[in-house]
Amino acid sequence: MNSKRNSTIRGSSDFKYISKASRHRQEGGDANAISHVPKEIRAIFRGGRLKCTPQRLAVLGILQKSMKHLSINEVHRGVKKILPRTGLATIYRTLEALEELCLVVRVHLEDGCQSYALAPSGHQHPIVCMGCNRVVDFEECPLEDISRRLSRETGFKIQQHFLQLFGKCRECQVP
Amino acid sequence: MNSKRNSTIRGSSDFKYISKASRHRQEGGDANAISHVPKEIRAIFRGGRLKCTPQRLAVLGILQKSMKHLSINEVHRGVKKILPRTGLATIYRTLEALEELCLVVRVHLEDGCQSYALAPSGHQHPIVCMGCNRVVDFEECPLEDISRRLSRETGFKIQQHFLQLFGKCRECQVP
DNA sequence: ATCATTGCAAATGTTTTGCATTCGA
DNA sequence: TCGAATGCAAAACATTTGCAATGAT
Repeated sequence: MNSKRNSTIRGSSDFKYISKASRHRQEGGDANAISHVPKEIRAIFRGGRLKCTPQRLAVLGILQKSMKHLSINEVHRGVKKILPRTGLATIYRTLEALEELCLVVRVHLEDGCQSYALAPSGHQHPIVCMGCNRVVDFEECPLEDISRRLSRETGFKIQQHFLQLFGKCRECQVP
Repeated sequence: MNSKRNSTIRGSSDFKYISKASRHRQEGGDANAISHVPKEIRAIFRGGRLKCTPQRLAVLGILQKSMKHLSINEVHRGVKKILPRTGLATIYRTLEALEELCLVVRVHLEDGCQSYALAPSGHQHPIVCMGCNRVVDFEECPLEDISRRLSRETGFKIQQHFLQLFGKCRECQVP
């Protein structure tokens, strides 16, 4: 399982939550932007014994729609358009929860790692566009052989890796 | 230049600065721990038009001696043993300067990326021990072929990558 | 002697926490 | 209903900045 050539724009599946969004008398926002939560998502929350709240769905939705990584504050800004009374603390807690469920991942950039993106499904690695922050994933993992060999050579038991590519997407190449 | 099988403990070269360490009437510390600064180091500072100060050398020295990545505070603690009056702000500024000179690199971990380690020489990637934080580098870069291919497939012009392996070193495997 | 760098302290920014309230299950 | 999650405000922590003093060149 080393060469399944394939790359996908992250978040291409079809869950978009558009609904009532009430919690803590939230009103005034684009409150019709969370609905029909797909059963798989509910199941994932159930599995982690976490509640499926509008805030969490909103965060997920924001990240999904954007198809790029977003900073904590960008997520917050986005969520507030839907649920205006959402506090920053909730964003922190939510992101942490979603990370636990493996629904989102933290993105590591040159200048820090407080950005988040929708998690890729399966073992994938991201290519991040340095122009527009778009994230595309690829599945082929070139590290398995080398990990095995390095384990032998260095005595390390290699357990995981972190790989990310950076570049410019087609659109951003001619600005 | 793709398979030059070789892995080195980071910082194995032979510069250790042991000296007077004066600046801002620093006294009381282990002031004999910075000396004979190798000319290559001075040249690198010169090249970047940055001054070669005891604080900067101390930071470099700390990272070199430790052979593992250190948090900002660990670096600070270490530097203060030699130059007791060193402020935290200086550590921030110093690390930034050294990063600019490519003498140190920021290390990305699960829970953040505010750790620093001596920069590897040449194109290398680190293997980080999750037990003791030791860092070992390897030179073989498995990404060149795949980068080229992904460029073709995705339309991205891939310019750089970030790769880090995690595991347990021999000592930490049986704790 | 000059000017980058430092130490210090204050300002700013980021993340976490405590708790009363609310809502999902 | 009941406990997990939220909003809000305050606390804790991390980083940056301004400036006078210092020292590397």
